[in-house]
Amino acid sequence: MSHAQRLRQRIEDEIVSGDLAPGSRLDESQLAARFGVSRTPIREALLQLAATGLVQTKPRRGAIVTASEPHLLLAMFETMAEIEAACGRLAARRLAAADAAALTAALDGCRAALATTDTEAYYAENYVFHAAIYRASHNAFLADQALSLHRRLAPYRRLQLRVRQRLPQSMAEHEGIVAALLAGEETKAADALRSHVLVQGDRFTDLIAGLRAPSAA
Amino acid sequence: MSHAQRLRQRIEDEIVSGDLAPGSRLDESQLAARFGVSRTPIREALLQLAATGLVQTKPRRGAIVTASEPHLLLAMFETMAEIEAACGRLAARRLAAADAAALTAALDGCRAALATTDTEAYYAENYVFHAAIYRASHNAFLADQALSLHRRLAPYRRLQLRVRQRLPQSMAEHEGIVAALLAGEETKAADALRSHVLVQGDRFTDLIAGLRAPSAA
DNA sequence: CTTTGTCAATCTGTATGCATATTCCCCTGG
DNA sequence: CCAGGGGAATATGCATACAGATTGACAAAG
Repeated sequence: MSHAQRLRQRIEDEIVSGDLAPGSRLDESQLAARFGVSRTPIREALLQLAATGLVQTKPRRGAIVTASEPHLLLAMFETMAEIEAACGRLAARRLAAADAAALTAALDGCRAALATTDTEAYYAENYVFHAAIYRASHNAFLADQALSLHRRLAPYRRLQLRVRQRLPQSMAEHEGIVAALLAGEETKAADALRSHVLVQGDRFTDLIAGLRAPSAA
Repeated sequence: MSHAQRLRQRIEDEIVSGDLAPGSRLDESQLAARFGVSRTPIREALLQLAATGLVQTKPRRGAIVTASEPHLLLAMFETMAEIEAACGRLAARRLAAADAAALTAALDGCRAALATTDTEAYYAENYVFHAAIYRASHNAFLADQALSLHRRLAPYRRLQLRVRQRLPQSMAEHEGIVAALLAGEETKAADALRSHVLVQGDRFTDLIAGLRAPSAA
């Protein structure tokens, strides 16, 4: 793999993990010095990230980590909900034995993480769970789109850690989703997934709005 | 706007319009000479196109216009169907007067184009019609995703020109979709849009498969 | 004291140069 | 006549150089 691709992954990871917060300036020379390469591969990495929406570039004014407005964030979560619902619909129709096994395993992982009350661990397992659903759709393109959007929303997921009592509810919803998938109930699975993601979106946008308003005042 | 951005649009247009066929090699030096710039902005344009999936790059082996396998093409159309269904669901719920006007106007445009039996004109109006639905979802992000995927599938839409008797059927489906949207029937609108796009996907993949098999033999 | 204009420093965008990997062709051997 | 290997040509990927734009500060005027 080329330097540019490696750098793209590393920078993307730093954004997704929250090391680079939304709104951060991404100075090309600075990044080049930090990674020990010239500006060229850095530029190429940033351009690719810009194409996926993770960073924004203004002409002659460099790149920043995309800081989405609350209303756009809500739109992104709504889109995520619809895409996940679509994955659920297709997964319920096409579920293979291997998919069922992966889903129940992921569910067990969530349950175990919930028991430890380790929030970070739960979100790691949550990622595995949702990725399993994407894969179970047996539509590689849709699964890619879902994963990509999931990653793009990741910087804001960290904020959810502050919401109380969301985890047990999330777990219960997961159980319902898996039950519908295993039963092959397309509509039920789709609806359950849609509302599962939508409620997250609502909480997030509430949080964001609440965080922004005071700082603006 | 920078050279790279202009070039990205121009190259994208040439791909979408079919001037650059799927599978075509995109030689950096050649493109640089053709557009009268150095290789750098060409590279940046190609990288951005690669990030959106319109072109594919292999390390040290340059870029080609993405030539999707039939099964991936089917997956893309299936995804398009689900995304359009989601747009329809939201549009039916949120339809404003301006949206309704835009939809009926687009419908009239399709009808007029159909009457002239000008296939290209119909597809232009078809684009306007679908874009109106995307916008009516009142979700800017989802609408962007839909438009982006629509463009990505455009190179293959041209092939549909060969399918007979698709236009009148498409028109009838459009009428049904608008009726459901105006009536605010979410599920009906979503289902109508999903099958409207899915049948296109089926036809396309049939075509592709039919075109590929003889050439491979 | 505030505001505006100018200048300097800095950073982006593009061009060019160079090293290396790949590919294609030709030559040699069987 | 065909297959395999080696070398040259070519194209990519990265580094460096340069021009133009933006930003920030500082000074001067109101």
